[in-house]
Amino acid sequence: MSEPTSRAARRAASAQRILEAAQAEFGEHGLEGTTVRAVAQRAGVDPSLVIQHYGTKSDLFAIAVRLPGESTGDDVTGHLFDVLDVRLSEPPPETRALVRSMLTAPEATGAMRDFLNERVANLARASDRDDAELRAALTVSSILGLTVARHFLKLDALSGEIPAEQVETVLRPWLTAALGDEAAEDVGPEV
Amino acid sequence: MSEPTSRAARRAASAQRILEAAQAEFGEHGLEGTTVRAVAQRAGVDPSLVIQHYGTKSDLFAIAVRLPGESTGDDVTGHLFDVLDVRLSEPPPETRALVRSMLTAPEATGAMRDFLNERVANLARASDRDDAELRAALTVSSILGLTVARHFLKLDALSGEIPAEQVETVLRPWLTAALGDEAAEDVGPEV
DNA sequence: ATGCTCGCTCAACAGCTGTAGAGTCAAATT
DNA sequence: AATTTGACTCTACAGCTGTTGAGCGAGCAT
Repeated sequence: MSEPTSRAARRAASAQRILEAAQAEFGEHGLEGTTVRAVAQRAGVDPSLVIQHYGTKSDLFAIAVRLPGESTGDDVTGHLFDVLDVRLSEPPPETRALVRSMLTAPEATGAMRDFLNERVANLARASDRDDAELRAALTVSSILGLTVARHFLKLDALSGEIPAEQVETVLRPWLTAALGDEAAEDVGPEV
Repeated sequence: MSEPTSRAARRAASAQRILEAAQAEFGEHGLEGTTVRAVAQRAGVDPSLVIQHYGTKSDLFAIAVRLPGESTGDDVTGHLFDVLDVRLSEPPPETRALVRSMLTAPEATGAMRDFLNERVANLARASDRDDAELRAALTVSSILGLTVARHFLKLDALSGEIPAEQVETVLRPWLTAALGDEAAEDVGPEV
């Protein structure tokens, strides 16, 4: 069932398996901690094939985290940061890969900064307070911290056992408060 | 002025220079991104001397971030997380080194988790709400996110230009709110 | 059936890594 | 003054890294 015999199809399937393996490895060990050989092995493939497909390890990383990719609306862009529609579920592989490397890989740091800056700007635009930008930044950075603490550091108090609903009922009004109360209703589910 | 001629003194001075170089390098590039040779060069010393002094690269890291070190009261323990007395100044070298590696180096991840778990527990103890632990965790993770966003990602809205006081006046009441209002007065500057 | 195409593996490389051991030379001890 | 100590550097090595180029063998066109 899993053997498309067309040549092009098999090649595409290989590329896909490699990409998924890369996302998983990057998500677990970061850019520097991930080895081309490890990606290849996980994909059941020769290391050099990885290079032949994606050029360079850092090219592969850029693709794996969809680095310069414009926002489709619910890609990386849409997940971690549906700001007031905070998702507490496990982040998708690209997001994991990006967040995992954001403190050590310059390209990931830059991408994360750009992305968060944009989110802050969007969020600030919904309010007309003069400290709107600062408040938006606090909101966004809180969500970042929550994501890191829950899904990467796995703090006890935020771990899997805790139902997402409980977290949300506490979190949501608190985050809305961060924006200044009068902005609370202006911000719909689509931020 | 900077040449103590005693043998033991010179050795101690070397060790200190190496340690500081290590903290700086770890703080900039993380555990994996830092090379023993780079530390040595920064300290103006031969690479093997680094090993002779501190054993292994990962031993050096543990010492540089004061890994198992009991809390002196305002070490790593005291800085990043004076929870309601949030410091917005540049974190000290050990803290930078620890935070920088927390997503990629397992030992740093574990240390960070332990440390944050303890902080959450302490903070939760100050309240008697039944969701106290959850609220404490949200507070702590927010501060983590703020630190990362400001000092590591350098978000525009949180960058150096913004006076710390302004951030604090917005941040502090918001964080106290996270703990549930009635806990607000219970928590003094010493958490 | 034959020749070409091309997705893939094999083998190899140069560079960098952490780390060990021998050697060196000034300070301490006698 | 002669000897010992020990802080330091030099040299080296084995392992792993990303990446390349040659070769193989199965799918394709003829």
